[in-house]
Amino acid sequence: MKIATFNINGVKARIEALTTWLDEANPDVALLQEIKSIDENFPREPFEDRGYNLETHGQKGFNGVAILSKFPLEDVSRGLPGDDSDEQARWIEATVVGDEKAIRLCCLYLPNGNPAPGPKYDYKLDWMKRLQTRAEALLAAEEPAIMAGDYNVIPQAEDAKRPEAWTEDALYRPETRAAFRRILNLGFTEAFRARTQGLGHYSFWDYQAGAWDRNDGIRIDHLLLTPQAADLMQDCWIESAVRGGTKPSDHVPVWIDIAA
DNA sequence: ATGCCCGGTGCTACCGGA
Repeated sequence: MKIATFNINGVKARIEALTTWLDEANPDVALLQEIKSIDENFPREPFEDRGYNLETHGQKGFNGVAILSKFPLEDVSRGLPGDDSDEQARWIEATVVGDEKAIRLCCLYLPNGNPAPGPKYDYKLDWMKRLQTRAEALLAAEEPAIMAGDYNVIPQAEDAKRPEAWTEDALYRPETRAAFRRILNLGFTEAFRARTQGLGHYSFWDYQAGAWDRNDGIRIDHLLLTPQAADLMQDCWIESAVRGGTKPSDHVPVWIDIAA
């Protein structure tokens, strides 16, 4: 089963690029972030026509997450637990039933947090605490589970072309990276770095200042696997060529192939 | 060079993104 996470930066603006990608790459499951649409206005037809089941969790104007799946989706849950007052649509999870295994899939859009310090950064760190609580519950279940999406976290210096430019940024501040490591260290496998080391591997390039042309990127889209999911992993890769397409998102898909 | 571009809102300029 091939699963991709992809921050699409607006579903309505990305219909053409997204459907072209689906037709060429043919993911079994796509975890989408930043749909920027309420559920009622989500353009379902292009996806349902291609055989995808579709579950959305959107809001007006910003944020929003969705799951596309050619396999059945069960037990869908919307919103990250831990704060009933949180109105931001950044979390949806469901169980995908494969031919051999069922996997719990969590699609997340972690807050940006800039400017830092400040209330937006406090919200980011609070959200990461709630994420850790959900992560602990997933581990306790001892089942295959994947938490994937736009983490808005640059884990290490090698995950940025110019790490020195990010030292004060909410994506790279020490507290951000420590919170990410605390979750990882519970026992998750970060899928991409389990297979590929070294410099120059990014998942986001700013629209400004020719960042793509200079490969001035950062790696902020991640898949975290429970041990039971890590045992099923066959491969993980970043589809960076999508960034050079027509009217692209500023992020690209990150893929996992899993025996399920 | 946190300005450079982009999407959404809703109407033309601003917010949020990263």
